[in-house]
Amino acid sequence: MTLLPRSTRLTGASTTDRGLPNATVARLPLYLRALTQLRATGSATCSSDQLAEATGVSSANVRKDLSHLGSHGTRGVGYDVAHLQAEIAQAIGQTQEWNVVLIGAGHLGKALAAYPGFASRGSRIVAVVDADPERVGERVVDGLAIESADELDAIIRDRAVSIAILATPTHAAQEVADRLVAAGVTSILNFAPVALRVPDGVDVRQVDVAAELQILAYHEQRKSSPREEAVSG
Amino acid sequence: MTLLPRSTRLTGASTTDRGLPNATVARLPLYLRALTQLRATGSATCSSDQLAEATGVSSANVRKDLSHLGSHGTRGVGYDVAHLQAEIAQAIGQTQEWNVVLIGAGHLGKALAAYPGFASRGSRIVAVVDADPERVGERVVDGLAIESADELDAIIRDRAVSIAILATPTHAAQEVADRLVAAGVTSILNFAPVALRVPDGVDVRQVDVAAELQILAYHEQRKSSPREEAVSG
DNA sequence: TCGATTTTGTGAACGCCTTCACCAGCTCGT
DNA sequence: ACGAGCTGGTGAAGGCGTTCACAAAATCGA
Repeated sequence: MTLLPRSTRLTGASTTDRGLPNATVARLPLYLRALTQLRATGSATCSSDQLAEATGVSSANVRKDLSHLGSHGTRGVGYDVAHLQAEIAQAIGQTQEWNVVLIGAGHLGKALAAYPGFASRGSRIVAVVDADPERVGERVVDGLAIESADELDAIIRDRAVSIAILATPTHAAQEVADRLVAAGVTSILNFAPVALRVPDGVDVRQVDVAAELQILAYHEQRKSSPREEAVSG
Repeated sequence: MTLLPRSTRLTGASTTDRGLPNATVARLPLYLRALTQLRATGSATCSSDQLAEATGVSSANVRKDLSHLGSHGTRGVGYDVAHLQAEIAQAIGQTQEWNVVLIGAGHLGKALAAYPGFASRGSRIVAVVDADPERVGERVVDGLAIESADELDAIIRDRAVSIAILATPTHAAQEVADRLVAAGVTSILNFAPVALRVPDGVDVRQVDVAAELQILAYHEQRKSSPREEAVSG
């Protein structure tokens, strides 16, 4: 069995108004990835079955998702790879690059700063910020040096940042989030294991690695003892 | 005549058989975290409202979740913090420590190896493995040195590992996953942006940071132009 | 003891999402 | 030209999860 990646959640509820269903939005990046690969292999068209195979989504679900885009494939043939890629890219805002500020230059922060996968998928980290003065000035990757947290507001405003990655220690996360929101950030990807409180209109997506392992552990436990249950302690 | 579902064995449907609802399982770690904090503050009991506040889940949802545990609170009073904590810990297998192997000692792998949050939440990384001989022997954290990928099978068997964290480059992920499964791993936390194909009985949870940013970008795009839509290109 | 207050537990309703089933439209071989 | 075989589009149905609304049960004060 393969578990659905229900790990991350949007705090705001009705994000669907007049737009795409949330579940569909969460899968569009997968399709885009698959299409990029297909294009590299030279395929001009692809079927919903192929996309299903490549992404782990059912083919019926693929068709339903793509139909929401108004993206019409051709019956008997499939989807035009290049066209569909462009269409999805536009739908999720990949036609522009999004400037992202990364807060917290610990182990995780540095790893994220060095991750090459962002650039190829529409996001550019334009600043890495840390509260520790010792770290300021340190170069984390070519063209990116750690800046002081004092300059957070200026960075966000001057560099047109609307998305932030939060990789601070847990105890600092809420305070930093408040500052980010005050400075104009409206989307936060939070790695700190804490439920951020943000105003309406700000989206938070949560990545909690330890929680993911705990969820896996639950299923492991059930696998090893499929019969034992409800034993009074 | 009805065709058998030949492709896409990623049915992922009935993960609930006789157990807790999937959505509930995904929230139990949040409750556990909140309870640990509450206990630190000295609270003996807590209400579903308090848990809701701390986790970002609605209080009705909290009560429904906890009722699935059979964990009975006391009306008019709330839940016994220590008791509930123990009950959730048992439900998700936190009474034992789970041995985890980490594959891939790049930036992300090292960051994960150094993350202190695992130990306090039931998982212990017992080995870090990398395919690059140059890295073998390097110490990533106290008591943990990088080992050769050749020893993967032996590590998994000798150290009773059933959970693996996959932090390899994308192109190596599927092959490593196959080896992990062959060696007995039945749960994989995958950071590589690819849909792993695994047999039934193996759980995969996916963490795709770039995809998370793309999802946020979608919503950002809608925020900035709430009126423009369906513009003919 | 009793009523006011708090808070849990839960059946019912609702909404979102997935899957099913099948029609429509395209290509290709003959 | 035409029938056979693919493949997308889509309404209907079903499943899962959340929210609602309220009864039941506990505490507390007088």
